[in-house]
Amino acid sequence: MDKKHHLNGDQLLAFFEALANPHRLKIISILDQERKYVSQLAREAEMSRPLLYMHLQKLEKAGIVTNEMELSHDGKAMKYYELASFDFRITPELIKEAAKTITFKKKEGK
Amino acid sequence: MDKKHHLNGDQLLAFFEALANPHRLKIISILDQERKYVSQLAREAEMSRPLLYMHLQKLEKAGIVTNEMELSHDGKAMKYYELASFDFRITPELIKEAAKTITFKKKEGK
DNA sequence: AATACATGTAATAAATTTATTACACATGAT
DNA sequence: ATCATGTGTAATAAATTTATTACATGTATT
Repeated sequence: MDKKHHLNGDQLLAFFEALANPHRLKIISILDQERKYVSQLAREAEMSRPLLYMHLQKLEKAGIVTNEMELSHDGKAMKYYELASFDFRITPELIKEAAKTITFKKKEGK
Repeated sequence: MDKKHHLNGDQLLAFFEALANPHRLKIISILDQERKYVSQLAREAEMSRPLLYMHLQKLEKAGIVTNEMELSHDGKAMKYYELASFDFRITPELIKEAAKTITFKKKEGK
């Protein structure tokens, strides 16, 4: 996810939507240091797991985080989330270009 | 509005919130060409004026557009909106920095 | 005076997002 | 067996955002 791969309109929109929430920005800032498993992240971000899941899914669909399941030393299933690297320049030109390929659809396939 | 003036958390959040809507991205792409007055913009963006006002206010609060009132040659009041220039690099580091100054508040003072 | 534009906003409805509650299951330690 | 920890999700409620409807005002033209 870097600026060579230019996003289409819907992808850019998903990116902005994912960033348009204070809790998700906080999640990003926590994950910037190191990957975390869900329960751990829930504690640090001070929110319930169900709510955290919802936020993580938005971030994931936008390509901002990824996850991998692992087994801990004692056999527990651990779901780790980590930050994807990204670096976008947001300019009017970028938005104008992306706007061409936005599909105005009702929200369900999200 | 350029990257030398680093935004605080709330400002960055307002920026993302303003961009997290397909109609507002379209408005931006229309204004990128030249300034428009409200009724004109409403026709081009294919939306009602009341709705357009709502979108414009979000964009304005985020510093993405500005407006100026003028009198047309025939004496009508015309409210023109134009795009502010902006150029931000969105990276995990930027978000991490901004997250420090986000105030988690209920939405009313918007 | 009626028509055609323009601005502006209040009240309401509809849709979406955000948040909570209550569950389910599994493993390891006490 | 019970507790503490982990995962996962369905159902619901609350809050916010988005959209519509119905108005108000004003100027210039027909």
